[in-house]
Amino acid sequence: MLSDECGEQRAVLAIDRGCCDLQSMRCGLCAGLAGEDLHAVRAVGRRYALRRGQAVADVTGAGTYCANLTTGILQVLRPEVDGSRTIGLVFPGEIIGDLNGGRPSDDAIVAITDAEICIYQSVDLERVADRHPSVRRALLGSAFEALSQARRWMLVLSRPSARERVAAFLVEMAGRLRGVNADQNTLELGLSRGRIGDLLGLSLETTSRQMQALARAGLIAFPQRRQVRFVNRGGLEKVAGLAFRPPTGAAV
Amino acid sequence: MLSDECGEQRAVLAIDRGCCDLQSMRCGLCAGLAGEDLHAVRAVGRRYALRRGQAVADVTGAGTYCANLTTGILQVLRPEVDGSRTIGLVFPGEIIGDLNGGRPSDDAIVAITDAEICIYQSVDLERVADRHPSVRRALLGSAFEALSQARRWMLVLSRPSARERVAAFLVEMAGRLRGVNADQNTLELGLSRGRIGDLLGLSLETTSRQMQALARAGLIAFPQRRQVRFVNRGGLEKVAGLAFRPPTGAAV
DNA sequence: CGTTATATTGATGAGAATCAATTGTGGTGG
DNA sequence: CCACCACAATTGATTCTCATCAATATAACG
Repeated sequence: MLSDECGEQRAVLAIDRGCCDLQSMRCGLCAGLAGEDLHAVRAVGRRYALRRGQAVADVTGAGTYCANLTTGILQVLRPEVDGSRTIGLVFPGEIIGDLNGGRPSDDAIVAITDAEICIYQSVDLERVADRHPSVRRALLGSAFEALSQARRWMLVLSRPSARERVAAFLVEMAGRLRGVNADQNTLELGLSRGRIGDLLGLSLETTSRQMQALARAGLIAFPQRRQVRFVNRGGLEKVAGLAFRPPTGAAV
Repeated sequence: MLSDECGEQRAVLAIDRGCCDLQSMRCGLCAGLAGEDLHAVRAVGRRYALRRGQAVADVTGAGTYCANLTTGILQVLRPEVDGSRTIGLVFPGEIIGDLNGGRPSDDAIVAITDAEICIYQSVDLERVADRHPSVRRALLGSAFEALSQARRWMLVLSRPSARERVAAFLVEMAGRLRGVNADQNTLELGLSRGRIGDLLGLSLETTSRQMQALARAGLIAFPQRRQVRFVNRGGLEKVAGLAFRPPTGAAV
């Protein structure tokens, strides 16, 4: 039996034919496009709403797809011998799926908050990219961005101590959610302690203890159980051991 | 004072004007190109030989560049308060640098074995990509490939125990070096135990001990200190806790 | 052959995993 | 509305792993 975070399979909500419109928030792909190019991309995409716990596969159907997260957070779940493990997160603006039709993975991608994604059939997007050079340019930009974020995650994960890893995780989350939330200092985690532990290679108890310790040290607070309020962000970054860098990616 | 791996600054060897020729091994970028497109890319690239310990910055000069590793292995070094730490590796076919002229990082990229790279000025490559759509397509493919490798690396790093991390590291190295070495079962690490520990978030002693333990278990052997011979690859993968996947990238 | 850096090995203590119990939280149905 | 239930989170006690300090061994190199 799966936990609540994986098991909820609710009705699919298609809210829009076509990707981001001009008024609404733009996804990472559309953000860099305009005019004719934007129109072409919009034409082949569909915007879907995911409810917390719903898997992306539920809305993609068969065939290779490529999607772009507009709002919310997703988690990547890898099945393992003893249940599934959270191995990654997806933040707004990031691309999931594959353009090249690489071997499909058996990872599940599940919303940990309500979310909106723009979904494209890979072949459609390929075709548009062939006719509109700036579309491929935008895709390339997204890929480089995702790459630099993945590499920043690697820094978090290679921190030696649990304290540093947890602090770095929170700093990284805060950086990625910049502008997503109204309150810049409060963060909706959505993840259970156990899932955070999965991500960081820690046990759920250690994760909890370290978060409590950071709270006792006055660096963060928990308005609710899965909410974090940053009280002393500078101090947190110091504990994390990461020299602070602007969230948009540095070179390799 | 830097260690030998960072400090050696030897003479720059430019071996070729133009990137990969038709006979020699192709870099990841050129590999997917032909005819006119290939010619255009070659025209703006230069191939350089790096000696072990030499930094890429030594050959790029000022300005944003983008490079493609042909042979050898590079390491990405991040300066920290107490010396520099190895935070990533670069394998043949992978791209380093940035196309978009993102904020430059202060990471150093240093050869850990003798290596060959094709270097492009970002502006030159941009220009070629504008005129040759398949060049941008190739770039996009490389970026996606790099992305999927970075994500596999995250799996290695999030392994909970030192034993698993070391084993996963070796499996991953073996997968990435497929076809690079003549002997498929022997791997030239190039990295010291300390550098491996940096990568994995372990101390050098623990790294050494775990490798010795794997050797005692009959899974690997050390023909030389920095060489690994895979004796029982299946067993190693089992210890690593990673279901084996083909090295070319799965979807996100 | 001596020098230097890397690797291995040992002993010890700190920190994390694990096992176990308790407390909080949200949801459901009486 | 409240009692109850299932699950998440916290907290404690213990065991085990890993980091650290320290010493020795083994290369690599001039």
